[in-house]
Amino acid sequence: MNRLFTKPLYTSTAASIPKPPPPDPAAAISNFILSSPTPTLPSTTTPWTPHLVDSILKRLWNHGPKALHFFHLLDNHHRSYTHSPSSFNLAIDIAARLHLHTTVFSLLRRMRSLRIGPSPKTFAIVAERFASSGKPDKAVNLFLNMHEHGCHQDLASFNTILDILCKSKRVEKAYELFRVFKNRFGADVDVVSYNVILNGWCLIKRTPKALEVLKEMVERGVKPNLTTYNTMLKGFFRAGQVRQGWEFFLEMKKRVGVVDVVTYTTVVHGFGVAGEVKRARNVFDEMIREGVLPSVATHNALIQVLCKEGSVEEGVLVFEEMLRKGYEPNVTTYNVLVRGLFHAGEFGRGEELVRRMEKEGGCEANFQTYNMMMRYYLECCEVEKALGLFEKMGSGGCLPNLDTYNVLISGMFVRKRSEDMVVAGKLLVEMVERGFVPRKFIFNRVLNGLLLTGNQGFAKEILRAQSKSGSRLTKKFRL
DNA sequence: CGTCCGTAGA
Repeated sequence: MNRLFTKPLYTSTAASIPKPPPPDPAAAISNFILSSPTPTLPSTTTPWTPHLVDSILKRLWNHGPKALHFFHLLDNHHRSYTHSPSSFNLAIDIAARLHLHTTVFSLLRRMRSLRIGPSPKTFAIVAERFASSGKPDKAVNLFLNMHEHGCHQDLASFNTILDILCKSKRVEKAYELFRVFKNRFGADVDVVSYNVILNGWCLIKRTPKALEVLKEMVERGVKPNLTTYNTMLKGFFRAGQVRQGWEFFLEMKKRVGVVDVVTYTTVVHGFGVAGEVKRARNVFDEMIREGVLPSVATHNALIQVLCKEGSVEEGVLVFEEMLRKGYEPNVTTYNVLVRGLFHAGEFGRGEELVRRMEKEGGCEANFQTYNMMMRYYLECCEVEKALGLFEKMGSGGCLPNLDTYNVLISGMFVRKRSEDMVVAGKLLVEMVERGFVPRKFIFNRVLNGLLLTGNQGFAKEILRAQSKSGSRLTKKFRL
């Protein structure tokens, strides 16, 4: 017997009163919409509320065209209901993901005519879409023209656009914009603007450039804050500069005189990634001695370190310890520990922990949980188990994402069976229908598999899907 | 959705 399952998850075990699950109108309505062949609004007694509409849009996330139809029907035919700004933002996000630029701009105009936006958040969503689909210039232009859509440009929205560019690794572009606009706002750029740029350089592992930013801000009289230093610290570890990271940490304690839970968590995680379990543990102990209370994230970092470099049993001990101290583990805590258990080949214990997480831990499995478990099942040729999880995802609140499809399709090759090739093909067609853009080598693999197993007919269908997805066809597969 | 810590990263 292992200790994990001989103890209650929580010290206080309230008597569980069996309750019927509450009816979920969002689930019912989304299922209705998905099953109707033509766009229709259900006749429902449930009143439309922004919250309900938002939940439905989220459930229909992977069925973008249907989601947008629903949004438009409600917008056009219900005189008594007006969409909320948050529903508009969701619809705009969906349209942008499907590259429906005309729809995006008509939704922006509609928001304006209803005098409910667009807000800076709306612009952030559209800009983020542009940036992550390889169009950073369009993101910048959107920012430069946002006043034409009735949205005021200020320092906050400037910082947002910088951050969006940095997070999509367009740091050079962000830095360029930063240099041009640094003096253009009533208040000058501030510590946040500098922090965003500094973080950008760290994200692409260019710590010397990050240090230059730090120097520049001091020269310009912008005082770095703890976030600045924590960002720099993380940058060293991310770039694999463990020694510099450690020295920077010592400097922070000595010269800045203040470190916080984020600082310590960064170092614990940094040492973990570098494989330095002992030093990670030492830092964890040190923070407690210094009177800095570890957070759930700190524990998650330590558990991950132990599972990866030490043994999963040590991770379990820390998990139990945190329960004893009264921490509420979150889904990340469970995910790192479940990964540890699966990694150690303890599939049964991992599955049991997921069940407990959902039943007693108050956490829902998310796409990271599902994707990770499917990866391990497929690694062991447990194709049915992985497909079972995929089914469960589709029917629940956690939607398959691009990663899910990549994991599953790659996994269809482990058994080298002809029927698995067909499943891979179906998944590929499905992901294209849902607006994901599979990478070309995925198409090639599936096409190869189908041709080798004599499925020429299905291979043709895949090629049609490939041309629809906007991906260029591979010459050797022209049939 | 104005910046920093936890789910792998290439």
